[in-house]
Amino acid sequence: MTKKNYHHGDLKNALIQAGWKILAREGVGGLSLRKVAQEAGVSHAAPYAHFADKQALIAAISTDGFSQLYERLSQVAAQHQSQPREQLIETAWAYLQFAQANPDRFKLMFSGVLEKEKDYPEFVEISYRNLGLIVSIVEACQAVGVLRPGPAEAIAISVWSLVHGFVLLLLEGQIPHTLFEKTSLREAFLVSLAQVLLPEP
Amino acid sequence: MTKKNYHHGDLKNALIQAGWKILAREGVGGLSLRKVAQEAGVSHAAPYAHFADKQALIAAISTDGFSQLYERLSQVAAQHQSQPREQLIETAWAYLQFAQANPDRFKLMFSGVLEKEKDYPEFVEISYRNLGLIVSIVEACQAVGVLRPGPAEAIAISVWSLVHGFVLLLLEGQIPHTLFEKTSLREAFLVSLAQVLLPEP
DNA sequence: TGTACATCAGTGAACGCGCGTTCACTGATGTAC
DNA sequence: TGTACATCAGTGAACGCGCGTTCACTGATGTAC
Repeated sequence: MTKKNYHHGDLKNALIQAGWKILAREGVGGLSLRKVAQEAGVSHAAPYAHFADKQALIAAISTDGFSQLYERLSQVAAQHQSQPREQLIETAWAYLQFAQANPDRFKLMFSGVLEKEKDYPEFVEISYRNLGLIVSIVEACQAVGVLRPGPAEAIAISVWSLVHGFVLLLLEGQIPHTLFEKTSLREAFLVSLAQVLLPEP
Repeated sequence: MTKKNYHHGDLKNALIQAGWKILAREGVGGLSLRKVAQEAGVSHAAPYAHFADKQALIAAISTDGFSQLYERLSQVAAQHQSQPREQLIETAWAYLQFAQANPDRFKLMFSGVLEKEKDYPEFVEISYRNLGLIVSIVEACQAVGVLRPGPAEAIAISVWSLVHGFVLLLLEGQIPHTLFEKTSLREAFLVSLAQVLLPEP
């Protein structure tokens, strides 16, 4: 990446990266076009060469977030391919860690900041790819009796809901600290997740 | 409620009510002090007689939201006191309906718009009261074998996570519509919730 | 009952700020000859 | 290889707007006598 004076070269991606930095530093509320441009070292009108408006920038940042999530989850899933129980548990744990690593990235992706999601087909596509990954893990778990039989997609929604809800409540400080006094976060998370799993034989 | 020219009488509550209207009409992003004041029919500086700043107003609105939620949930729970399974199911369903009735009320309560929650003890208190209600329902369910035995608070978090996550994914449009083509929303929700319940004898 | 006065709640003008977006421009790059 | 020119990406000034907050004020209310 050589710095050129006038033509940036890859401003589109640089703006997305700048977006993550702002998000980590100032949160969802601090994410403005002007700050993103400044963070990328460019005038505040420059983004308009690459994005129609602020919503389009946010769509690109969100979409990139879902790609990162998919990459991470599928990587962890691949590491536990022969043991569906561990695969489910570790993927869920990776989901939690992804959210904790940059809470506002997670909030941006899931908190409706992007208003007309349907206008951004890449966003919709990657978001479905994530669900597909969860469904396939659920199917593997069903095959070995770790999850109950039944429609995989519906059960995937159930498992995802539990994990997603736990992460969100955690991020918002709604889970009382007393719960973590006796046990670690991981143990508390596993107890929650275990409610949906069938007992080991 | 007689309208007085100058002294409003109960502006504090009127502002909270105005907040709900703005939230329903324009969403979390549209919630500004000035709009709330205008909606209440009062100059934009008037709220400062009752709230230190914007955050304090938001804290009051959020707290009121948790009160409404508690009132609704405890009412539904009371209607099913002798049947823990129905009590859990119907309370969870009421939670979903509460969110759907005014999605941005729900988002305001749970999406971290309120920044320093710990500064507002009433907020913290009512939010714990809600958790307490869930814990007591979980205990009733455990007593009759509808939920697995174990630490009630941890299992309450698990159940709440599932319900909360489902509601949020639903609100954000992350649950594919195909799921609701075959079944109603209620059925899909019950299938999800059932993953955590023990089968009927 | 009537008047004087302190208290309180709401007014309206003003402040400075950061925002998204537009526009005429300009510097850099790549291509045709 | 060197020059002319079209294209493209980024600049910087300007726009109007709504925001949170402050401040000197004023109208209404309640109390003391």
